[in-house]
Parts: sequence; structure tokens; C-alpha cells
Amino acid sequence: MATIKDIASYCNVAVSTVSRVLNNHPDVSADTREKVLEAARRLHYVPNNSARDLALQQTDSIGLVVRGAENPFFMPIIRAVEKSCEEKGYTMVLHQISADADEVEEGARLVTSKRLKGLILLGGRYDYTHEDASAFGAPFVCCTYTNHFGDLDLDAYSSVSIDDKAEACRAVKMLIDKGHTKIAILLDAARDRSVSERRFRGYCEALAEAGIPLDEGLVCETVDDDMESALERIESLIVERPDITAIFAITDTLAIAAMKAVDNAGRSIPSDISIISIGGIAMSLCTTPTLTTLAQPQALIGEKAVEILVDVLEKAAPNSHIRLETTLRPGGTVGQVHSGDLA
Amino acid sequence: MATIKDIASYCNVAVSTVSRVLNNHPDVSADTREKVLEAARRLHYVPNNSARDLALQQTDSIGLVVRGAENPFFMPIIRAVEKSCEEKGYTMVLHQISADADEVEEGARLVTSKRLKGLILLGGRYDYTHEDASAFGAPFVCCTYTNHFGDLDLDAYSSVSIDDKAEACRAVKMLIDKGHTKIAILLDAARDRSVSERRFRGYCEALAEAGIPLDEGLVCETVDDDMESALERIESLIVERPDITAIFAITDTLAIAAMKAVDNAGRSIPSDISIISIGGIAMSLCTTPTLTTLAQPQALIGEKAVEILVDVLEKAAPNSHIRLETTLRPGGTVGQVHSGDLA
DNA sequence: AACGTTACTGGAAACGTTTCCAAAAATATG
DNA sequence: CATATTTTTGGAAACGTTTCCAGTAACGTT
Repeated sequence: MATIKDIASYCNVAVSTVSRVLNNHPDVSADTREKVLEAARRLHYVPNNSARDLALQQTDSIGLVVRGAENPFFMPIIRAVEKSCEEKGYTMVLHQISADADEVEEGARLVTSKRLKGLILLGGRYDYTHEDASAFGAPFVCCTYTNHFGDLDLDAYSSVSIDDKAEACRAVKMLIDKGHTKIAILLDAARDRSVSERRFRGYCEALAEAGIPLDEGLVCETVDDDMESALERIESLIVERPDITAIFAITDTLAIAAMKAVDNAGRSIPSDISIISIGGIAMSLCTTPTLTTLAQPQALIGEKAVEILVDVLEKAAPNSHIRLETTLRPGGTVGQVHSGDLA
Repeated sequence: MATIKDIASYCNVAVSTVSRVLNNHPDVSADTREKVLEAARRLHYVPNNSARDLALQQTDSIGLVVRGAENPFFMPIIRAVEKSCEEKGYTMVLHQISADADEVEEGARLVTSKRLKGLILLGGRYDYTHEDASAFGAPFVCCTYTNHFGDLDLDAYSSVSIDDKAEACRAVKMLIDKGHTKIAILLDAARDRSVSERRFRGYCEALAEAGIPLDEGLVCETVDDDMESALERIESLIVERPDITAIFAITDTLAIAAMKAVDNAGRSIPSDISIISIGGIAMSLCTTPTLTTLAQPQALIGEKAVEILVDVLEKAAPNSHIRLETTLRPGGTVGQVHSGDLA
């Protein structure tokens, strides 16, 4: 493995000169530059990142902390993050955390132990503070809607996300427009300060606008990272509340579990029960009937997250918050409310 | 950020002593050890990996190269790999490659540029050579069945996998036992030298044993990383060959696409067409009917892969090949062949 | 021709570890 | 108690970069 020193002695120049060439520093003559590059090629020089990082007191690693990565929804995002990192010369370090882990604590540990330059958070909260930001000790981007909250420290970090509340509201309204009033909502994990909570708010808003009172019995919380338990939980909801005519699932995964649960209960979709969700995973194209979902631009989320982070890192750009939109992917799971239920 | 030097001056000992304590070297007295550890705690010492790696001329990174990571099947494996790496003090570096990329080339590039200590391959070929192994420049474990081929260099690398051929044979036999003879097979990507090919061989073997001739018209190759095109491809198969009564899909994802295709064609499962696959993804519990599949021990694959690799790395253990078994997850997609089709 | 610029280059220190070797201290042996 | 042995410690070099500072060379300007 050739080193800079090897190149230097090979070319009869100083180590510092070689380093300058390799880093495209301006103060070096054209012919020595050529000579050095030629030698580097000839000797198959590969830079030693450890040494570089040590000298520069840095790393080229960006951490991707994801909660609930078994959710297929995240995979395209992870892929996009990795690809974008690669393109910009960074290394993505993936770290999955369990549902009940504290992402700030884990993230902070990661940043110091792996000397990460920045962090991207998937599936975390929406309300980080300056305190959290300084706990991390590195800039971070969270992929959860964070804007428009008066009490948040929006300049402490960046975010890339859809407007969870608005999109949820949109989804539920589509059900209401079809005449549904008994609309259940499927939430994952703790509702508190998460995507779950924002979408729940959207659900509430849509109901409120339509003058439908919130029925706590229609609110169903499950644990997302376990399909079986989710299924169980939804099944009992459907049995307990036979008056349900529609379900809004906050993720495709939950929607798919719900479809199964509905089927298990001997009801059919969409004639008995309509289902809509937010997500856009590939698998939802293959349910029967095809799942009606508000599809998020998954790859774009990943790309934008890296873009923002790198700007903050390299250009000292201010933190920013990007809002993306979903696109309705019409399927066959939403129908007019059954006439018998209207009575 | 406290360094070893800080600890040394704080304790009035030499830098080398501190290093020894931190690395659990034996030659250090109990009380200095205690004193140093106390100081380390007090000063919030975090080791600098770059420096460590530089001195040791190594990295603690293990590369996970995965082809087709959009397949939800891989996610639990990825997670297990990350977890195991963490536990053993390594960092997993995930790298996704496209369907047509050469994993040896990509892997080799990765090993030098990121100075990886070892490699784990997901979704690659089954027939690596000594040449490939030395191209990598680091030990590697592939998660594809590799054993029992006379012409392979089995001591050049390790593997962890189910016996693809045997398991495929088992699956197809289950269909044959139900009276099916017109059994289609769904393969992803290029059949050549991949999991796909091994499972195809199992399919052939089962047919041969039952005296059923291979019908090339029942062999359907798709591209796995695109649900839509897979769906399309399978739909036309079903239309072209209305005599099909059963489908063996080599992955759950393909099976789910097939279920949709069958439904689109107005046929029903399992009364018209039976489906079985190899996989075990969580989502397959939520299809209607529930997918009958031979479930792989996903987490175990990841754990074992890391275990083997670390043994090779740390204890210079010889390369080894681990075979795991699937467990039948009975669903509702396999039924007796329809009497009308028996004629 | 002397000088001041500018363009380029080399030397050396620094980054935070590990590890070899030698020295010092502690302990055992006669 | 002197010596031999073992245990524990310190000093210094090394890992491969980057970068600051000083120095040389080339060049134009008066």
C-alpha cells in the first residue's frame, strides 16, 4: 500500500508538496503536479483515511439513526441517504435503535464514539430543543415534521418531511367525503411527540371540520415493529366496534395489517370497511384490493436530508426545514359508505 | 475532548501506562489501573478511533454489501449484522449495489477506500474463487449457499445460508404432493450463479423425481427490485398459460406480486392456483390468504455471518460454511389441485 | 544591479494512539 | 545482604496525513 512518502521519494519532492497536489491546493507548479499525479497512479496510491481524519480532526461519517427500520417504508430512504453520502464523499453509518430508545442519548453516544460529523434522524420526535442539539454535538436533520410550533428551537436543527398533520387531515377528509363518519385511526407506538401524534392531530382536525366528535374508542395504538401484535390489536378493535366503516392507518404497514384483520373478521374491503394510509411502500401495490395511500417521495426525503446536512457542514449554511408533498396513489380500498350504515 | 495525554498528566503517569490500562494489558499494577480508570471516567475520555486505527494500521469496519436491499427480506438480516457488529466492537458499513453491479469489483473498491477489515455479501453469487477472494483483499462471508460444488474454492471464504436447492425442492414437492403438475416458477433477475439458479435447480429436481418434465414455458424471470414490472410479467404468464395450477416463488416478494397477479386475472387462491415461496418476511403474515412460505431464520443469518467473520479476523479461524434450515410457515395459499384440472 | 514581489517548495510539528525497549522498582532466591 | 528475577513503569518512535512557517527560486520593476 503506497503512501504519500513513497510518492514523495519516488518523485524527489517533499511530502508536503505531494499532499498539496493530492488536495488540489493552488500553490504548486503544473509540472510537479503532473509528475506527482503520475506517480500516484503508478504506485496505486490509496489515501489512508485514518491518518487523514486524525490530522484533520474529523471524520467523513454521517450517522443515520433510525427507529423502526423493519418498516419497509424506511428502506428507500436509507438507500437514498447512502447514495447521496457516497456522491458527496461521506460515509453513511447506519444505526438502528429500538422503539423505546432515546434517540438523543443514542445519537450523542454515536457522535462521540464514532466521531460523526452530522446526524440524520428517522422515526424520531418532532420537537428537539437547543439542548438536544448541543447534546448531539453535531448538526442534525430530522425527517419528521417540525415546523409551525411556536415553542420549538427551529434554528437548532434542520428537518425534511411531509406535513404530517395536513396530509393526515387530507386522507381522513377523503373518507369523510365518501360519507364515512365512524373512522378509526391506527397509530403506532407512543402517540407522544412523534409522527404518530402529528397525524393524530390531522385526524382530529378533519373530524372537527366535519363536525364529527372524536370517539376515543376508535383510536387504536399498536406497536409497529411487530406485525403479529399489530394484527391482533386491530382484530379486537374491529370486533369491539362493528360500527366502524373506515380506517385511517398512519402507515402502509399498519394498513396492510388492517386489511388482514378486516378479512379475518369476515368483512370485506371496501364494501364494508374502507382503508386509507400514508406511506407509499412498493408492497402496497400488491395488496388486494390495491391500497389507497398518500405516497411520500421516499428517495427525495433521503436526498434532501443529506443535501441540507452537507450544506450546514461545509458551507455553514443555516438550518432549514423542507416540506415535501405526498401524491395520492389511488387504489381500491376506499369506497362510498355502505347505505345500511348511513341510517 | 479528553485524550490519553490528559489522563496521563492528570494521574502523573506515562502515556504508555494509560494506554495499557485502557487496553486491558496485564502488566500494570492494580492501583495505577484503578487510578487511571477513575481519571478516564472523570475526564469523560472517549477514545479517538482515527488515531487508534492509524497506530494499529487497521479499521474496525466491516462492510455489508447488499444487492437488492429494497427487498424487505434483507432488513432483519441487516439489523442483525449491525447489532452483532456493535456487540463485538465493529462498525458496520452498509453498501447497497444495483442489480447489475459486480459485487467483487464494488467490494474490492470499498475495502481499500474504506479500509474495511472484512466483508459480508448479501444477494450475491454462490461461486466465488480464490481469485475473487484475493481481489477483495479481506476475508468475506457470503450469505448464499455455496457448498457441495466440486469446482469451488471453499476455503477461500465463508458462507452462511440455507440450502437453496434442497429447500426449493422441498417447497415444490409440497405442491406436487397436493396433486399439482403444472407448476410455474418465479425467479428474480438473472438466473445465473445466484440464489435464483440454486432454487431453480431444486425446482427441477423435484419435478424430475416426480417424473414431471420441465416445461420452459412455466419458468418466469422477473426483476426483483421493481414490483410493478414483476407484477406485469407474472400477469402475462398467467394469461399465456391458463393451465397453471401452482406457483413456486423463490421469494416472498415475488409471491405477493403473484397473488396480486392471480387476483387481477380473476382467478382465486388457492382454489384455482396455489402459491408457495421461500422467505419469511413479516408482511407475508398479512396477505389474504396468508402466504405459505418456508421461513428463513433471518436474524440468525446475520448473527452467524458476523460471528464467522470475526473468528476469521481475530482468531485466524479457517473459513467455514454454515447451513441453516427453514421452517414451514403454513398459510392458506396451498391447496389440493382442483379436480377439473386433473383430467 | 539591486530590490520587492510572487510562485513554489521543503522542513517540521502536530493529530492521538500503540508498542518496543530500556529503566526502575519490587520481589524472590541463595 | 547481594544478586537474580519478575513486575511495573517511562521514553520515544511510529502510523500517514495536513499545515504552518520559512526559505529558495524566478520574475518583474525601478
